[in-house]
Amino acid sequence: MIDYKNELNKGQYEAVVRTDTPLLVLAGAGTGKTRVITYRIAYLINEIGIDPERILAVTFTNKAAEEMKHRLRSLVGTAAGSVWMGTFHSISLRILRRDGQTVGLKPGFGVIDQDDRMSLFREVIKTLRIDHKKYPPKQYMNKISWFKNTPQYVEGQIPDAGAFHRVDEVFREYQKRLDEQFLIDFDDMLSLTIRMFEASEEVRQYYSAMFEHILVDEYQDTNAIQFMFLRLLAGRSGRICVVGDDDQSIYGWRGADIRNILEFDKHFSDVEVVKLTENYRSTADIIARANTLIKNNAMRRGKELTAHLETEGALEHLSLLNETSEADFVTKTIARYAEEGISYGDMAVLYRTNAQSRNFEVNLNKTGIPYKVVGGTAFYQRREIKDLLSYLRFFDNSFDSVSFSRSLTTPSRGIGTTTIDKIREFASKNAVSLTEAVKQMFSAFGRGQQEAFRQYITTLDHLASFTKVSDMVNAVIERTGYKEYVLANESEEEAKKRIENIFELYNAAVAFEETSPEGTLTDFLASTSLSSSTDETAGDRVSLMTIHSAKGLEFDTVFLTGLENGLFPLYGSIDEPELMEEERRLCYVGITRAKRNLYVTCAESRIIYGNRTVSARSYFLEEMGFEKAKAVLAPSSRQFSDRFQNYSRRPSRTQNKEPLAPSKAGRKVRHEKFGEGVVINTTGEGAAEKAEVFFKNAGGLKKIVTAFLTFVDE
DNA sequence: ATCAGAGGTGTTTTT
DNA sequence: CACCTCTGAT
Repeated sequence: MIDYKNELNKGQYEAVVRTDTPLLVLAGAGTGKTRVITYRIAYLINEIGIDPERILAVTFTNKAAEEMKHRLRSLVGTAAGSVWMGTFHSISLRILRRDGQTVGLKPGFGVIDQDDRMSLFREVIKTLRIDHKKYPPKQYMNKISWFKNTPQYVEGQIPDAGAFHRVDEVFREYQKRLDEQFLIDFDDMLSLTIRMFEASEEVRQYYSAMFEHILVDEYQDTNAIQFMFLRLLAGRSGRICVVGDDDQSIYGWRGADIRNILEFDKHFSDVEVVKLTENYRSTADIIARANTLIKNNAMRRGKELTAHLETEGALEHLSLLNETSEADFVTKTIARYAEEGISYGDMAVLYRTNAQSRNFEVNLNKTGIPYKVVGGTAFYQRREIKDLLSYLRFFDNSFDSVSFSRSLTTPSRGIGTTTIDKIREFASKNAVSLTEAVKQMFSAFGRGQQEAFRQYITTLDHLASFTKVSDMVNAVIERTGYKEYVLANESEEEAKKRIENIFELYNAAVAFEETSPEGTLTDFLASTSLSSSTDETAGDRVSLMTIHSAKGLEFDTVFLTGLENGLFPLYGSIDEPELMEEERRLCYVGITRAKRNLYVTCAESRIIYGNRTVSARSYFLEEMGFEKAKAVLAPSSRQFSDRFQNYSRRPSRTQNKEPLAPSKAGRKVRHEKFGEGVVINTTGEGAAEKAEVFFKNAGGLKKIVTAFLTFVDE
């Protein structure tokens, strides 16, 4: 039995039991948002008697869904498993799998992942003979992705020809190719679902009636069509409860519309609003900084956090000489806390851009502190994984030409792009599957290629004899000789890593079978396209991540780094009030991740795109009430200052050519392995500088990074 | 068909 | 700087 009154504070209780009208819960950071959602679901099931299958709970990430399920299980037991819980995308996908035929989807349609989608755009740009230098494929991808998230697109419009160079043609061609291959992309999941709801009142009614209660987490980061989705299901006065914090809206760049939360009461009728402002996570002084910072924003509903924990631990701001000393400081402090008994998993280093992770990695590596970079290349994006999955993808969908060509060419078997293009063309012209095309063209291939195709097709046919996904994965690993291929082509170290990942893929398939016993290969593949790197769990390691990735997380000790104008706030935001507010919210999110210790650092200079760049302290430091900090490792930058540029706007390329290093040609050098030699010439500069050296006793001419050479005095 | 090297380019954040 | 694509040589 759950004692709702005692286990929740007044506001939380109110948010849990108001189940009869649209409800907006404005939940500040650390005010027990997840608690409210899980208790509310428990309340709906246990006290109101709602069937768990009739509850829809939307989360921001897959990981958040998992965690919520986990917590819900401890409240309501196995019923937790029946609740519809997931991201907008995963829920839409589930709906489309069931009813997608109504909008013309083929039952076994596949999902194209980010990378393959990019390659598809590249191909399209090429066939349309658009100059990819002037008009990069990536821009088309972004624009079209953006467009697919607008209500206009959902209503059936296509991009306006005038909007961007030939964007309408690119859109048509891209969409045509997706359709031909029976694939949908990320954005289609939502837009097709909404189209389906709008096209078929019967289908809409079905789901609308099915979901008696809808809960949405992180509502401040929903976009226009996610709102449409909710409105179609909930109606104007439906049973919907959204939880969010306008001060933590940080995805405006992705189309999230902060008005969704600011104007919630306009969109729904008889809205109740509950504000949660009691913070149970952070100490009082951390909360104080967060409050003074966010006050500088104009676009907000307005609320102030009240701290429940007394001040203890550290709250410091440090100004470091450069990125290396910043990393040094962070590493040493982590080591100190570790000695004091704080576990690594309780510490996090946060930064604005992924590129900043490198310095921390280097330093932590040196010290042997275990860490985990959250948000690097996702597991399913790794080359070896994509290579192996491409066999399964093509096996699963014999129209998927991207996977066809990938699987056919790795490991290489004497069939290249020319041949593949011919097959594709044939398949497209005659509207047959690629396998069918190969069969019909078979006699036209040379003997070697025929043999290669025979082997390839046997491998695929072999897959048909399995029912379990893990067996298929295993068969691909064994039959393609992929491990041998890796061993032959990569360094020992690299090969080891890749092979480990390959085993991990098998494990993932086994895990998939456990969690979804009914799951098909199609489902498994779709789950791989949906999963992101932030979904992977950390273990007892220090977390390195962007502030965006840190959303929703908390740590005992947090390092908020790189507080410099141009970096955070990022250049380009500084002159745009709205963007500046989003940067400030991002900073607010960063601060409020910390429970006990918070270190806010900046560096006086750092290397950006290869140039050492001086930057001014972030505006946010003053806004947080950090006076100019004593410089740690006093700067001695004056002597270099003429080489520095100010980093408040994007560095330009032309101004910053460093003078070429004086020629080292002709000088005698020594290399640890190759012994003495003479420099012939050098290329590159700085750390990338290479020298062509003639070693008389070790095989003659070699190219060596100069860092590995020492001059020999004559 | 494959590879190494050169050259050009982009960089915020991600479901 | 690091990545990617194109190129030309093998």
